[in-house]
Amino acid sequence: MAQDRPPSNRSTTQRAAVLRAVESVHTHPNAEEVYRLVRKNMPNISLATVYRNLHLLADEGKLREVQFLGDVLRYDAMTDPHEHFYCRACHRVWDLDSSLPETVLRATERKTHGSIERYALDYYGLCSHCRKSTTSRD
Amino acid sequence: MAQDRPPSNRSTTQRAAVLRAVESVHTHPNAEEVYRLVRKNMPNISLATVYRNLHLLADEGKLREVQFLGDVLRYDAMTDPHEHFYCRACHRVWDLDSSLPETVLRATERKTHGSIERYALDYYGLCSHCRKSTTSRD
DNA sequence: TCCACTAATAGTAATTATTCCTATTAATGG
DNA sequence: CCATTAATAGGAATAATTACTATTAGTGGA
Ligand SMILES: [Mn+2]
Ligand SMILES: [Mn+2]
Ligand SMILES: [Zn+2]
Ligand SMILES: [Zn+2]
Repeated sequence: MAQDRPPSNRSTTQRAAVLRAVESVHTHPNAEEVYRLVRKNMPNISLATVYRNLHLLADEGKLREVQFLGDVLRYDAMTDPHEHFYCRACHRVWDLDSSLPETVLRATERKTHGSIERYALDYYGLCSHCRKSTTSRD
Repeated sequence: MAQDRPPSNRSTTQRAAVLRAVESVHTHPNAEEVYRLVRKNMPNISLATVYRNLHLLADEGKLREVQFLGDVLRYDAMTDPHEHFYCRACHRVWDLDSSLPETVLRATERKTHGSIERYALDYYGLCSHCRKSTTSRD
């Protein structure tokens, strides 16, 4: 039974532009924001193409998907393991160095009913800017 | 300037039923699943009421919102800090004891641009059941 | 116990985010 | 340069959530 090999991904200008857009910012943009960025240079790329390529690039490991409570999927060009702080007021994201000790990861691997392929450690709160300008609530 | 106090939440049978539904399962149900559960005893509760009360109960700290990559909001009656393993194939969730050392949390608190109110540590992979029954890919 | 007030609900419409569909375009290997 | 077919543009469809509004039902006082 001949394995039908997966079609090799063609390299399109759209795909390259989507990747470059995410790499060009440190804001962890969502699909809509990537769409806006790419359209500056490629005014009639379609939104569906942006979505398709974001997923594809994430599958290939060139981008990382991140998502915070109640927010939509966002994309991160920093694929090395690291953690995030998410401000619940302005929805901005800060990168944090990896702080989860290897020992913790190993211990969880033992306890868990499955194999751990990845993890997300997300911190939530108010950023210093929003702490000044608001009276605590959202 | 007189503070107009927030209206005190009335206790409705719907709200109690929503809370009980989430407490009755360990599956971390989403709104639709809670809706199905509640309708067994309260056949014409509306979906909007379920959504509204889930949010409200989360605000009150009686429920905790959780969300995994690419999935919708789910609810957890276990409000004490703990962590999760999420199977990317069957989308089931396992509770894990808290494994993030206090020292790590403190260190992050110093590094971070804001104050940490909560965090989520989510592990992703294939559960043992799905590892047996599938040929690796989703 | 009754009532007035108004928060909460049921039912439905609207919105948002994402995926699906399909005719057309363009990357690629020969 | 072609033939093949993956990928795209544009728009329709779907899924999840929120908004709207007439009606219902908690609640605190009389
Ligand atoms: Mn990041
Ligand atoms: Mn849990
Ligand atoms: Zn902020
Ligand atoms: Zn599984």
